Amino acid sequence: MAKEITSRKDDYSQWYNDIVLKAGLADYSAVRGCMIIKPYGYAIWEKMQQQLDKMFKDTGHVNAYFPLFIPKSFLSREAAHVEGFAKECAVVTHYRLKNDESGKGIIVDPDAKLEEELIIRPTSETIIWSTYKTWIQSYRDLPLLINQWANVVRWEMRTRLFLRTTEFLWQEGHTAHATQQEAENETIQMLNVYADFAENFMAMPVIKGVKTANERFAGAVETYCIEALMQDGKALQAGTSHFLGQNFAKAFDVKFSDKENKLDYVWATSWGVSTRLIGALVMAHSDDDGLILPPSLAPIQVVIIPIYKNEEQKKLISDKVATIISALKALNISIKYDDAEHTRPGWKFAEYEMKGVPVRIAIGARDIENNTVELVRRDTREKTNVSLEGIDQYINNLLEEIQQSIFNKAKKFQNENIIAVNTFEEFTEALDNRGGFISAHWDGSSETEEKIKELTKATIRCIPLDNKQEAGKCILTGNPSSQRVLFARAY
RNA sequence: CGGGAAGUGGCGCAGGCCGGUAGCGCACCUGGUUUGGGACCAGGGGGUCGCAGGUUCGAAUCCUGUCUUCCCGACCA
Repeated sequence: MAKEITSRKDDYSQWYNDIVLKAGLADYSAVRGCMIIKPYGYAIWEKMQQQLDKMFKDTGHVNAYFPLFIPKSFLSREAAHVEGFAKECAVVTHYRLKNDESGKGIIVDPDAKLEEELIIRPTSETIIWSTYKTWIQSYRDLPLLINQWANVVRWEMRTRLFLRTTEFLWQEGHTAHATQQEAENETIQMLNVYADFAENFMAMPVIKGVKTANERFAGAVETYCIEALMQDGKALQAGTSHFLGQNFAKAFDVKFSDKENKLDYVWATSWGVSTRLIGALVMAHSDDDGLILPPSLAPIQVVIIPIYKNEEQKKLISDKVATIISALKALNISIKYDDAEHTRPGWKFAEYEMKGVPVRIAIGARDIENNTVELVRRDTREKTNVSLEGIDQYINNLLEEIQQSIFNKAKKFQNENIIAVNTFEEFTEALDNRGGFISAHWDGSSETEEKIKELTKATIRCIPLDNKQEAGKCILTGNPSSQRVLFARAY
């Protein structure tokens, strides 16, 4: 009816947009490439934030906040960094408006030009490192382990809801360490935190790996990432953790005295995930009827829908529901009892399916008689009649089972879509016919990587961390290679 | 920035070629019957047709310009 969703198979982009819009996650905004995150979408982000923040704190990090504006000169301090971000920065040049003298509305006051333009942060390395310079003098000030929750702006040419918006919300961790080893450990630790979050909370399997030089973060020595596979066979970079070496310390002159009173530059890392994860969640699990949310991130885990013919029945049902709700709340399960009068049961069923609520309970006069409820799980649509006796524990177990089951399904999909090929023909055929991750030999040169990208639009997503060493020949050049890397077309 | 499509009540669209009182579905309001998979009947309210010019007695429709959005590419988390 009014809310048909385009089929996944017909037009994946349209299908994705439909779900994002119809599940009430976001809306287009009046500003180019920007997005309005609606309450339901934001509730998912809050669940993500809450969990990630806990994981960051458990690994010794604290939160702080740095300014949105970056003096233009800061950006030019680290050469590779400018190179990477210069072409997508929004710039503030004036600080005042005034009424146009000819009465044509409001204009930028030409007299209010800034001495030095301000960049709206595309990421905060520069402003943070200019601050760290004043905070760090001694090894006693290290390690400095700070995270910030913020918005950033990148003026991308093409945008997509959640996956690439002009402004987006994210967290960025910026740490400073006394030794290279410690900074490298931090980089890997945070990569593992992200992978843990993706797999155990988003129920989305990921591949941990390291980026090639081409795909590396601007200013990093090494970029680690988690890569996920979407249902259309394209890859999505879901999070990154960078070992920055001493690049930023040198650019911003951040030195410390060690125990022997020797001066050295500090070692740095940065790592981040963004609201893109919400897009990943949609593309990893949804079906043609809407979202499928893993219970750990679902703002509503259980929805209860009453079915009644009159006020008397409604009262009986509501009383019964009250006992279910208090039992579930005791187990920290989030519940919504939707007894709204203006929509009918069938409408509500469809609505909560679209919103991806993991478990739905329907309760009517029939159930009151039998002391049961009708229970439907969103992921498999399986419908069962469950006794009210011990229902709290039953649902608690079911939520865990759904979480696991969604992950298993995605994992199975990922496994089925990682294939090894040995020739360029097999490579292009696999790309065109099925997509997915393609494991292939590559000679290690940037030129070859570029050439393959040009020919096929596939990029090297990563060199998996647990990669086994194996002699082979590059699929393009035939040059010797010591290991396979993962290629894919990506978002 | 190149290629494609589209801007008409809150949402989705038709009308446009061939100019002549702005229409449909959903949503909304009122009353009633309904309620275990997106209810039904009756009545009702709401639109200067993206914007600006032009042609014409008359423009949603034709012409010119312009803005915006979506999709595909280059760029990217």
